[in-house]
Amino acid sequence: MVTDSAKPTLLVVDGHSLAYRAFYALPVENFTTKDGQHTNGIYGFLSMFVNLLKAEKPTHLAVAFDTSRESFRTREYTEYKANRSETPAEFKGQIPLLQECLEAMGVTVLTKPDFEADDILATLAARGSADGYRVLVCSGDRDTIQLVDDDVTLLYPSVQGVSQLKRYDPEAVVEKYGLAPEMYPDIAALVGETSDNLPGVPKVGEKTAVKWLTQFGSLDALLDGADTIKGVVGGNLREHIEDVRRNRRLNRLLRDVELPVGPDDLEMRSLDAQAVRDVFARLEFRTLLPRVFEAVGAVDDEPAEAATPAPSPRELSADELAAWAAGAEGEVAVTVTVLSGLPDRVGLATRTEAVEASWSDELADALGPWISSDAPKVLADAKPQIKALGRAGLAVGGLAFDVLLAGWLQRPSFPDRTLGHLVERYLGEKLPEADPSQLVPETEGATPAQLSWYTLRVAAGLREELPESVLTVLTDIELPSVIALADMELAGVSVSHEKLSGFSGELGGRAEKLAQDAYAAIGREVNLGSPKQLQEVLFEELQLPKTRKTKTGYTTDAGALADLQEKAPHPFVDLLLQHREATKLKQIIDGLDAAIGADGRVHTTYVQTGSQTGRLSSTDPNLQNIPVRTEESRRIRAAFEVGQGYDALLTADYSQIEMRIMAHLSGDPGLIEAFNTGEDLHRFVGARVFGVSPEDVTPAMRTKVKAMSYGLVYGLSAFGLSKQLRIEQSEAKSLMLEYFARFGAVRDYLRSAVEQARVDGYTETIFGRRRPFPDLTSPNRVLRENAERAALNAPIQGSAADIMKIALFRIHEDLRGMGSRVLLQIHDELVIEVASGEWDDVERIVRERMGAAAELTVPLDVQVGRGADWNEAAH
DNA sequence: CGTTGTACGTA
DNA sequence: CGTACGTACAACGC
Repeated sequence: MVTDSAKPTLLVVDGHSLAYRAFYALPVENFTTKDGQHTNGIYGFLSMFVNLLKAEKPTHLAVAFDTSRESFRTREYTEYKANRSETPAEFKGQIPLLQECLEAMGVTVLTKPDFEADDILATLAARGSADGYRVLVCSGDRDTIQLVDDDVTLLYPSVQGVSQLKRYDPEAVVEKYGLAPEMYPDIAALVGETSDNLPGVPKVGEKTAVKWLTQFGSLDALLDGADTIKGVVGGNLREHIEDVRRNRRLNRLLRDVELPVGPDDLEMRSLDAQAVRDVFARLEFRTLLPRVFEAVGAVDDEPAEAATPAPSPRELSADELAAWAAGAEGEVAVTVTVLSGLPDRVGLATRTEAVEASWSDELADALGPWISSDAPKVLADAKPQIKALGRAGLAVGGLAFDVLLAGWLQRPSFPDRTLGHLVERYLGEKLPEADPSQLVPETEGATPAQLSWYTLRVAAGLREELPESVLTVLTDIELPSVIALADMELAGVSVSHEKLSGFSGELGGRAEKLAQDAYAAIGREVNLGSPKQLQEVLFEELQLPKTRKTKTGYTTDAGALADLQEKAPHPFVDLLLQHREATKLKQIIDGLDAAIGADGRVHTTYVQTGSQTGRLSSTDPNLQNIPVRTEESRRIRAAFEVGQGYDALLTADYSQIEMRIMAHLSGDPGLIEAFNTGEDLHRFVGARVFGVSPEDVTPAMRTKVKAMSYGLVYGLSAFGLSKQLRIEQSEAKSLMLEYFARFGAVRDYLRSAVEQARVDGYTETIFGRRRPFPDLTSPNRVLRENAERAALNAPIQGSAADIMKIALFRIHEDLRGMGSRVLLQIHDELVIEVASGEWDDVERIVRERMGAAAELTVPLDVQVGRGADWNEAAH
């Protein structure tokens, strides 16, 4: 007898169903090419497919696809699969590309009009086992269970996704369903299949179906004996006998479809290496390439870059390392590991060598000059390393590249900002990582020298891929900013614990009193911080009118509660609002207080890759959202004080920078004139829109045009404007019409900006920073319109961010050698700690650098304030 | 204990 | 049905 292992193995795959699962399993934002082509289905399928090839080593191979939604089944029963929503265009478009990949890999792709992919699978499986093959069927459709027999094994994706395939041989099917594989369609016919829109017998599930079939021996016997079954289910069965027969007809896979090929024709062909490289390059697949070559046992004769193993790092003494660095040619990658804020080990690498040493005072002395020199250095996440070196007394010069910043500029929406990810993406290799869960890890992590070596190679890949304009943003804006941000984080800002704790106690007392009053108003205690409990009180017990819906009920947010106060006043609502305000403020204060370090200062971390537009974000704590709007909240800002040994805080902010950028980008003559006359912007615009002279613009008119102007930057609609201003939609509409009648170029610009982004697939700031927008062509209206608003905002917000960064690092450079230092950046505002006797110089530098950070068609206006604390300085 | 949803602070 | 963020808390699911 022929053993299984001696048999040739035929693998047949349902390409459609598996790619479809991958499409939903993988986040599209991670799988979109720079042209906006979605690739998640292709990637997921191929990834699973190469694993399958590697594990099963088939000798013969085919992948089948459906040709369309229509088949002989839909003709027999028009409702078949009629409940399925339209196949997303983003998925459909991936199928031809996937087929192209498979053809390039030497895999036979089969389709047959009027039949489903599973019928092709069934036919090949039947012929294969007849011809003496061991057959593997891989499909995401449960109906293929009927194909399983001693020669045919089904590989079925588990719920976790396509990466995990469960094996069904006859024993596994019996174990799972209690019946032999050939009887599975009988179960399915009785139970029904919602995904195919085939209703079964009501109240009959798998358990009952199996019981009946075991009892009667076959479906026909069961249907003949339906009269003998008692109870409601028996009645149901008798009423639905025709449905069951229909289901059984439809779920039978055809094993005699006429095909142009038989199993013997499906021998694996050798892949077309160049074709695979070409199509993968188009799809921007990197890691997949070596995996494909490996899986089919081919050799990539033209490897993009030989996957050299990391060189074993040479351990050097302090002097040797310094000498090595000084003698190194070209760029050197640097990795400083940090322990308790200080350098621990240093690893350096060129393309051919990797060396490292432990940190010591000797090393600091020996390496210091090279570190601060202009010798070009490449890092991965430079800022924390620069900070550690800074604490050790070393300044860093020659920062030439940071792979994490470059990766962010290349793809700002991608969440994974690690070297490991870049190594996979650009080198197709795996960064050796120690398992942090193990005390004694089984695998060694990469040493600092090896990390540097990877960093350097990743940098080369990124440089190749980054468009010129984006490289300029990296070099001319982001990298110089790193140095400034590192110093700002090290400096921190002095915050008064005394002021905060006093205020916190005050607010705590007030909140407690408000809570008690609120409980008294409704006669019971509730958790005022629980939206769920509040909903019970407001809408059930107090029977107040329902507010806007949320996923979990009705909103209790401040806006809705204010509406409620007008429509149906209740003392509880007002107390709740006041309580919210007091607790929110207290919470901010306590958080801030807890963040005060031993030096009496708060050190935030700026996340340079923290936004998709180019802005910074601030964490631990976030110092970019310290309250300012109310009188009370400004007491928090008053706790941010000038530090010991300094004279004053200086605040400098850009006034209306986004509207100025709008004027610049749109070239609107009216808006440009507004900024050049020096008249208050909203007064000027109000005068034009309402056809009055500037002095006759009422506060109400000013509020309206101000909301409109800012709304434009965010893609506001008439609906949103009416809501914000609490005016009729018709009035909002006519306001917009009037506005655009006077400032038409603004509308033209906004329209063309979105249109251009649709064509290019991305937006660009004045300085060339890009943000991709694949969803602008989505057939899904919600997705598309969200993308349109974001695309309209991105160049404006992004250009403002660029301008502020340029001003920031230039000011930081100008202050070198002086005592004064930049402390905070809040998007359009800087806070600077001014040393004794330096006020005039600092003010001059700040005004000059901020004013000249960009050459726009309108001036950049800078407001400067001075004070002993942040609140004072803001005026 | 980690994730999700709501609410709210800033530009 | 207005962009971009981070944080706190409650509730839920494991």
